[in-house]
Amino acid sequence: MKRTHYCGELNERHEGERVLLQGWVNRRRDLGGLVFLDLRDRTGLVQVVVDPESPAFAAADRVRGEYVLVVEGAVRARPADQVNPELATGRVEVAAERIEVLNEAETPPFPVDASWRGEDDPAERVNEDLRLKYRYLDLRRKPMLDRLRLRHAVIKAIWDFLSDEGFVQVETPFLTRSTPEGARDFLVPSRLEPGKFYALPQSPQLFKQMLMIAGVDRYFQIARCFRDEDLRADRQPDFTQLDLEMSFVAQEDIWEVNERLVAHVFREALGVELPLPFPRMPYREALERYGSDKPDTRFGLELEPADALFAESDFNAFRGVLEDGGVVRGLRAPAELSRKQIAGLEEVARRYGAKGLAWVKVGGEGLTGGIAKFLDAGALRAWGARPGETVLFVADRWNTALEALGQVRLALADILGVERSGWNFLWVVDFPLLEWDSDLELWTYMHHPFTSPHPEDLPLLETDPGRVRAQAYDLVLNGTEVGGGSIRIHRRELQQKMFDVLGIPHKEAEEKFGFFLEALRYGAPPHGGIAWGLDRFLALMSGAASIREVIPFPKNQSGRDPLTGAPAPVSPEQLAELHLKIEE
RNA sequence: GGCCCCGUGGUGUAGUCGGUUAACACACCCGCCUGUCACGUGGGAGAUCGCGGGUUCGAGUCCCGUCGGGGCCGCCA
Repeated sequence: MKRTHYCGELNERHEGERVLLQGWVNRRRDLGGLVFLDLRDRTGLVQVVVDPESPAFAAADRVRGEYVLVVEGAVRARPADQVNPELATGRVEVAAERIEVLNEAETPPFPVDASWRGEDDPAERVNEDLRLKYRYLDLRRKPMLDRLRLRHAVIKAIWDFLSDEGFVQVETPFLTRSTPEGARDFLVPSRLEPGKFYALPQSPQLFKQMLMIAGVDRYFQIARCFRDEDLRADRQPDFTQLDLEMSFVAQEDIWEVNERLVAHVFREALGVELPLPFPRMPYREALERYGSDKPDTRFGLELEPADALFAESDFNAFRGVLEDGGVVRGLRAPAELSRKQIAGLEEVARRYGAKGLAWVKVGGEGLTGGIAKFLDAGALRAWGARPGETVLFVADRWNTALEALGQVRLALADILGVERSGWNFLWVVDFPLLEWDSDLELWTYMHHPFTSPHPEDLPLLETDPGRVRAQAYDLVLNGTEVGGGSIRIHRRELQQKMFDVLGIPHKEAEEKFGFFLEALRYGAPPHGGIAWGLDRFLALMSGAASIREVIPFPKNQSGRDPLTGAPAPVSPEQLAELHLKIEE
């Protein structure tokens, strides 16, 4: 006889039915003559009762937590005073007539049962490396299973929506060619060609562009990507993107499809309706108002220009910055901050490149503390400061000042306990095409070298490259970048010009991207697309603190997998076959 | 490469100013218990305090080093 029901679906409608359940023992309560077992499968728990007279009693007596059982018996209503309202199946129980132990189990190194009873889960506080080492046990916990299912629901919603919109899913290779731009590649040595290497893709970028040249027109892929860089709470060496690309489109077309896709995903997976369209905010505005190219717009505390306050002041540090072409920006904290809090915020500012954090408290009478003696109370009042506020200032180069103060803004929101709820999506648009690399002393791309400049700004490419806007955009959710894309260059001449501006010699471009430059010769259509960081997306959707919580088998911060022990040494024979020698 | 935080039974923690046998909760094992559902109750086992060195009459505690874990900066087109 096969399983007739899942544990969690039983209710009073099944009363009197004979059922066969299979699952794990979540919890065992032995009352001496009477044994209760909470049987668990992926749907939930149901209480199994074993009477001493039952033929199942001997088995129930030896059963322990996490044993795997077959339970056969009859569903019966619990007496009114024995109903457990905390349990979905709490109005019924299964009177066991037969219990078969399919497997025994050792006691897990950390508890996996609590979350299934809807209780505070002690496993949430267990050392994460231990959870990763026994991930198959960790994944038995309900919140982990819920996140696996959320991931499934989101990916299904993506497939459904994009299929209906005419997108074709295409798989691109894992073993490909190293393109030494951007992140460090993971390399795979070639056995057949000594000294040569495959690289794992950092993204399917060039393949999806070639699919556009092939005429696929609309492509998507749930694509695994690989980058050999240091890890973070929101970064793994292998991670998943939703990658998509469209032909004969402008930026707005891509935004529009993606907005509807996001809305569909939220509706299907979370039951949340998102208002469309998402706001669109130019990069410069995002920096000026929020000090970030991924602003958290769920709260105010916006930054404000404060150059005029210091242009004539005796505060030499700031006036000097202004005279050197820098800027001063201010942030009004609607509270009287303590010295300790200000010191903490200053540390944040310094970590992000500011020389310091100037501050002043606005009282009913006048200004106190910090740089009060350099400022005029009337002028500060006219600037917008209000009594009771602590005003914070940073002076530096434009982007340093804004980014540092933007980080101070986020830290301040934490200090003030600012309410941050909801789903604030927005498009950050009009990114600069290039940024100046002061170390290498040349212009470098901000997105990637295949990003199309804004047509209006093309003439600036040779005269004032820093002012050229790109047709590039990021999708931002609650202060996190969850996607980024661009309209690509589809004409070979312009692509060549980009390499020139970037200082990449023809020969080098030919070596690295020759195959792609050649593809551009054969009628490449205008095209563009986007890639979502699917793991970050899921982490935000599920309220997880790190993307490791939404990845079934992640690496720890050292890039190790405590479960498999990867990376691990290999045999000398394997090395020899690959023509590799390890340097001690 | 850099900054910060954390390593004590299986798990989570306590351990004061360096001082006797390292404490508590949960989990685990055994006994008792027929309506529990975080069952109850009685008993038991279980830690050389990540590792190495130093200071000291004496180190979980102080110092140095090292290893491991986490957060961040750099880096991540």
